[in-house]
Amino acid sequence: MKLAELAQTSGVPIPSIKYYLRAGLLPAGSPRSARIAEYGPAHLHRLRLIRGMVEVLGVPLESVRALVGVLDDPPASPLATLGATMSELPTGFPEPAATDHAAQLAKHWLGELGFDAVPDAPSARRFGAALALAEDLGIPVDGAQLSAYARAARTAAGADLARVPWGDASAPATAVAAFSALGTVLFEPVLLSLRRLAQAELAEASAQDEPPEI
Amino acid sequence: MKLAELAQTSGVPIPSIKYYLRAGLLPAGSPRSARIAEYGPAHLHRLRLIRGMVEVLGVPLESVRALVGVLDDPPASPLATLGATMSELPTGFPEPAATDHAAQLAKHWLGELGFDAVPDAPSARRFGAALALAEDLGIPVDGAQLSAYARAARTAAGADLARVPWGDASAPATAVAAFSALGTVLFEPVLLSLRRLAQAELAEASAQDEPPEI
DNA sequence: ATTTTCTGGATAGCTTCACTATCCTTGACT
DNA sequence: AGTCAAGGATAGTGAAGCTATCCAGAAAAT
Repeated sequence: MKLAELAQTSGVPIPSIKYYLRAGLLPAGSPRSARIAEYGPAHLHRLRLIRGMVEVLGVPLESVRALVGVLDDPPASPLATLGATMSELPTGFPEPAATDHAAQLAKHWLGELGFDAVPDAPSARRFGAALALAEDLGIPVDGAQLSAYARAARTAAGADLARVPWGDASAPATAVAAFSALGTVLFEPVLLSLRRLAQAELAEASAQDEPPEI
Repeated sequence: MKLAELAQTSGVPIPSIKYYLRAGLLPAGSPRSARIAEYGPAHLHRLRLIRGMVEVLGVPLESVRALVGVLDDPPASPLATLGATMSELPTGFPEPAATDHAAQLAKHWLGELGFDAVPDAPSARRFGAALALAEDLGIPVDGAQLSAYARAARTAAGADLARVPWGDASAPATAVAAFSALGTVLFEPVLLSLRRLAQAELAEASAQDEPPEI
């Protein structure tokens, strides 16, 4: 497949593809001859990944680069991968500035919720930053709510890990790593939109239970 | 409080405050005299809100404007608020382009998961878009995983609604609406970071159970 | 064999977002 | 009276993410 065909079939304009090439998001094609490179299905897949991450998840290209770095060259052990690469994974949220108060909040509540072995992951920082902001804006942290969140998070995480084919000999460790990294980021909007839908559902239900006086 | 003092105490530079004023994110101060405006604690709070939404949640100012619109002039019924304003609420994710396939996926799975009364909310569109992307990238939808997500989402949503002081006569309906709108967006990163932490936790646990052959 | 097409590389331009800086007039405190 | 500062208008900045143009030269078409 030549560049023009890649652009054709992927629907991504040529200049954009060149841009991704320059930015190191898309590997160069294998040179079929001195001046023409050959692109394969892997390039198509990668293009779909880039566009999808940007358009659906809103992650900056910088973060996509980190993700494809993990996909191209994943740690050998799938077990290590989840933990080790979690920090490289894009979130769509900006990297929060670490304040003392946020760190302290995170430490306290993570302990309370039973997340012991988690030292200083970016996720913990984001957790602290969000709690600090909520507090700042007059929505103080509530233990009952947080433990419900922890339960929900563990439910979701359990389902995530259940899908990973850990011991599958047919799947190389790198593929497993890619699978889990991708699943982690791709299902974030799924969980969030379901939460909003569930809120609407419950609000409606409680409206039925207790009709507002007219 | 004069502009300079507002800038001083909030830590936001004067030009930025002027920018927010121009953009309609911050209401004008009450004119203390012809050329000097008086800013109050509400302005400080609003500034904290703006900066927090941008810095912690990464929402574009455009979306913050939608949110403050809801806060400034919320629907009277707190019940109606959640449902009606959910569509105005920022997400940090871009508005997904609605494809047929995504819509169909959303319809099918929402039905499967028992979300019946939900027609065409933005959340449903995002849900569909995310599923379509995952499928496209080789992570097909898995019913068991999705129903775990639905359970998790309902758990979190239940905790959200439990905190809302529905019938509290001391809290005006507008304050209740503001509270729920803010809670909805502020706790999104909390849930997400807990999921990642729970993944790491579970991965570690399964590593202990079944040590990799060395 | 010659013409046309297209490639990869380089460079420059564009658009949006979120500020940031400058200028100016006019009113306020001292 | 004189300096200071508010507020409005306008323009400039910088990053992100493209998009457009130009070019030398190899490949394909005729």
